[in-house]
Amino acid sequence: MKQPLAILFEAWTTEDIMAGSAFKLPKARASGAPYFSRNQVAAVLHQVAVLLELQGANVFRVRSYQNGSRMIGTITEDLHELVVTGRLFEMKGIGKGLGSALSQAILEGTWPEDWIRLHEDTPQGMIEMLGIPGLGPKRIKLMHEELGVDSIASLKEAAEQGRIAPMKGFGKKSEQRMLDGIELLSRFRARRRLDIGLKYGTAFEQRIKTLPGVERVQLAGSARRRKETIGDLDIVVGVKPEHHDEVANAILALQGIADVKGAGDSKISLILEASIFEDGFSVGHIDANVLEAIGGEDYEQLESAGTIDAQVRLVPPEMFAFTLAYFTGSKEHNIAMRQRAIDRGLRLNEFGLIPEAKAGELKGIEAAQYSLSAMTEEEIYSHLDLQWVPPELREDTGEIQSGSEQNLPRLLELDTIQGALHNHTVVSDGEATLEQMADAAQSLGWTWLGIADHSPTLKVANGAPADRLLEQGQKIRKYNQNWQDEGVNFRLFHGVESDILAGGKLDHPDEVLSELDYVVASVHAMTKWRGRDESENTEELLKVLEHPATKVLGHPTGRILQGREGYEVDVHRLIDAMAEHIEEGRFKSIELNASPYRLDIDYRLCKYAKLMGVPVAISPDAHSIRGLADIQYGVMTARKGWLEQGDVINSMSADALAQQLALQ
DNA sequence: GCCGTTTTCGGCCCGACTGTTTTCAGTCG
Repeated sequence: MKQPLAILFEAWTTEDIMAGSAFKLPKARASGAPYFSRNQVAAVLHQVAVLLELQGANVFRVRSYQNGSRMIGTITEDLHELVVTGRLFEMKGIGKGLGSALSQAILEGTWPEDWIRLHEDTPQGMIEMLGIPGLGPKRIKLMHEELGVDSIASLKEAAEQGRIAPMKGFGKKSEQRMLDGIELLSRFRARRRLDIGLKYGTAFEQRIKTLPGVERVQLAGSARRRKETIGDLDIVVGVKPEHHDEVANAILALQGIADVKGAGDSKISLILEASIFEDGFSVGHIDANVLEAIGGEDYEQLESAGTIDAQVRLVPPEMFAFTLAYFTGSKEHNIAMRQRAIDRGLRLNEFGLIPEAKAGELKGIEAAQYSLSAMTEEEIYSHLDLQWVPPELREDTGEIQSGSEQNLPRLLELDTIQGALHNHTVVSDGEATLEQMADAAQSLGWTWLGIADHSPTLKVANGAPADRLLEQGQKIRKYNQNWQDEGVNFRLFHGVESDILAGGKLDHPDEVLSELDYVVASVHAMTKWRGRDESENTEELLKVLEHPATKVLGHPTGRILQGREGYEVDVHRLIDAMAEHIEEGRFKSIELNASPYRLDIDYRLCKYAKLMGVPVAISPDAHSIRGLADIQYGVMTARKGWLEQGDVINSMSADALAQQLALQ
């Protein structure tokens, strides 16, 4: 039997890969083997899976490519080395076909002929059509063949002319649904950011909680798993059968429901709108840089006019834990859990955990009368010989293995946070003064705070010239002295968020940098960086890491969620390089930008940083007092990335951090 | 396309819902 290699972080899903990016095969690195990075290989496998689906390929063949993509994205070892040693073929999910294709790509820089043809032959518009709700690969393929439909625009035209309905297997209703779907796609973004999703989710949860007859209620789904974006909200409600109808009706009458899409016996489908919030809807201050990427001045208006879908499941209290676990997902975690149940002669579904022998021919809810009992998720996991898995980790990236060894991490907790390094004041583009930021940090219970205002090159963010920066430093030293004299357990660190200039240079001369505690080096000239390929960008960042003053690599990929993709960069290589610097006695850390608009680095990369021993710096990147609270989204994402207290700089004491920052 | 110590062929998680059907395929989570 093949030994699965330890799984580190989740591969990209279709929705991640499809978020605005074109399907193309990356061109080989000029520098020689390995010709492609792990991310590139994982992305290509996923693209091929989607393209195969659109070609009507065998669904299990498609799944093999998807699994392959996940595997490549989740290995701990260097992909190049796996290829060279031939150990790639020992990976579960990689056989002769995928193994030799990938070896060729890595060693020779060429993709298989049929993958190239797939990319050439599939119109980009067919991939975009997958985003239309209710439309999948089979019917897209059929419409392409029969009607020549190859884009959303041509689909719209065909539907309006009534050419869809007469086709076999289609009808008037599906034609109309496609038109509605296209309309929906153009009006709303399909997913909402985590902060927005949680806002709606908790508001809705609170409203349901107060209804008479409701015994238990909990937000499930991707919001509970703290994914960076949320498709729709899943809410599980425990209610005795005799109160079912009364509760269902009360939910339908709640404030904030824009529309009811369907209401069956066990499931209610709703669309929520911003009127669900007692105090109205506001997004607060947004960094100018970010605002531009997400729609500019109109953004708040658009966001507050947006809606979010919600599915409510009403179940008897004794099924609540099973339904909660089931609808928390992820799909991949559930599949693995069900397989584990099958191995033990059990059937796991949203109704229960049922011994196969007793269930026999009975299906679904009928069989649930024979279920093992579990009032909590802990009991369900325990029935399957597993430690309870925190929802954030349920992505099938090794949590079941760890849970079976009673070896899950003790995830980072918000109340262990002592401070954060990357924050702004009025010296550049922040709204608050140094004093106000320090006060706010202390009232959060923090014992230190880092101030890193923008550097001069970043004109749009009012980047501070050297004299203004050094003046800030004098103030900081004075305050630190005062706190020390008064016995107050708080101190400020003085840094700068330096732009990264051509050739991987920092934006201040060394004599200025030597006056500071640290540099957060960040990319801002996005046009230039996005215009270059992965290896050029990576080389430049490797250079900036070599400067002894660089202590934190700021928002490492530059992505803005729902706004723009980041520039291409091989973050694994950056983390590897940081690990080497650390080994040689220097201090380097990689930022997890906690702004819910960024969440950069991605949780999938946190686990890799942890493995390589590179500390993660969770940064609210606060531009106001209120912005400091964004640390919570950073902690959520860090937890999702398997991080523990010892893996982040934010739980260090000021003294311990000062010691690290002083390393040259 | 991948997998296997009951298998190298015949499987590959499970159920709900929808719209098209007259017993089922496609899509979704």
